[in-house]
Amino acid sequence: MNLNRRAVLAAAAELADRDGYDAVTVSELARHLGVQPASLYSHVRDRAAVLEGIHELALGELADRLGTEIAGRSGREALVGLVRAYRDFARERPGRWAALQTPAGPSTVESADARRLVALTWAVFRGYHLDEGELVHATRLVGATINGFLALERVGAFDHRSPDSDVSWQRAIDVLDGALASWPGDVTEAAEAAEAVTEAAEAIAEAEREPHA
Amino acid sequence: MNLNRRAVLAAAAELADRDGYDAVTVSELARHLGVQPASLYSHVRDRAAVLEGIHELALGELADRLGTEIAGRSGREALVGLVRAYRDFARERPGRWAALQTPAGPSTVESADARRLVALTWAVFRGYHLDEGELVHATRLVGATINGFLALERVGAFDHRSPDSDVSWQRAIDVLDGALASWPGDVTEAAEAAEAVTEAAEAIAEAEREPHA
DNA sequence: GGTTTCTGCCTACAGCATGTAGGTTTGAGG
DNA sequence: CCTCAAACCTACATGCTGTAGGCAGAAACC
Repeated sequence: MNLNRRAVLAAAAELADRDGYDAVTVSELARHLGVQPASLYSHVRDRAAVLEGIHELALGELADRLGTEIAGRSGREALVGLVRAYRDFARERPGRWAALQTPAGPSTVESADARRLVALTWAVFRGYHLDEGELVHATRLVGATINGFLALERVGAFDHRSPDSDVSWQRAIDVLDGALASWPGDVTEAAEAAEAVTEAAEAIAEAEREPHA
Repeated sequence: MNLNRRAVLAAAAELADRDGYDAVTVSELARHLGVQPASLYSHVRDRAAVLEGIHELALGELADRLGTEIAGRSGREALVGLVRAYRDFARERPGRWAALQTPAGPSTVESADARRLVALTWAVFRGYHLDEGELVHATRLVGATINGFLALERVGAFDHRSPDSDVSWQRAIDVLDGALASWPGDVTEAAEAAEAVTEAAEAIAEAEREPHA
């Protein structure tokens, strides 16, 4: 059989996606791999280590997807890509996604994949030219909304009322994009408002010039 | 001892808040109540029923809090109240909150408490005079953001970067309030935009009248 | 008042999961 | 050929879930 840590964690992730996160037990995993439960303890410390391994694996895969989705994009396009990366991942890999919802251990937090994911996320928001100090709030808001939406979809909170949640996602993206473009307490907000007023003034001046037909 | 279903579920909820949701086992519960594990099975069908019972209990308590927080309030005030109700509940009763994050059984979905919670939530959003068809998207967005924020706080996603999450909450409320006040695709949006332009035009006309000093 | 029934908790046990201790096979290297 | 280490094994201690059936006290009925 010649297992190793990587193979065990890959099997665990598959199991999580197929049968649910809670179905990831040492026994079930051993059955899947065709070995005795006790044999797995030479490759992983304990069950918690298996779950943390799935978390780390998922983090890297999510970062990969995010990277390809936002490559060459900025502003709203990038935001749409970011949302899609998360949503698709959560739907296609429910077990891995569930693993990401659990608190991460210190080693996971400091992993290269975690850093990569954070860097990619921040790249999306830099495209909106927010104040540096406001960036963190913006990322938290968007992250919270995405996570919350997926969580509520998962528990079926949206199943009992039409229309289906795709439309709501669209609205959510519109709102977030709008909020990022004119962020409260941001210097660019005042500038853009001023610009809007200028444009309006020009339009009005134009209209004044040609008397109403 | 003379236990009953209600007392068992109350003890289970306390246990969940104190020792964590996963610590709610039949054995631990029995220890707490000073009886043998098997004795509890005359009051609750199985462990899953205990967890679902916590869910129902929490739903009612959350509805109570929400009711008092939004009583006599509307618009932004009501939104702030709603957010506070959820956030305080999640912090003070982490085990009950965790129970609410699990899929609800059919009986819970149709319970009076569930209906009450939905009705109270909708009351908050009616204060923003959205299109009837857009109300559902607005509630979903706000619900998602609150849930997501609390989830990310719980797993410690905000712990590794300053400033602390209170400021981010404030920003999130600002954004949501703003979004609700000028909802995309809403009839009132066009009206308000038009009004803004009119005001701007007046201000500019005023400025033109007095030559630059 | 005595007997029956019901209630509420009990003991005993089967089944399955985690994790430890220590044994057996197999192949590489001196 | 002998040693050693890797990888998997069996056996077992412990703990949890859920079922079966027993027992004692209170309530209800005759």
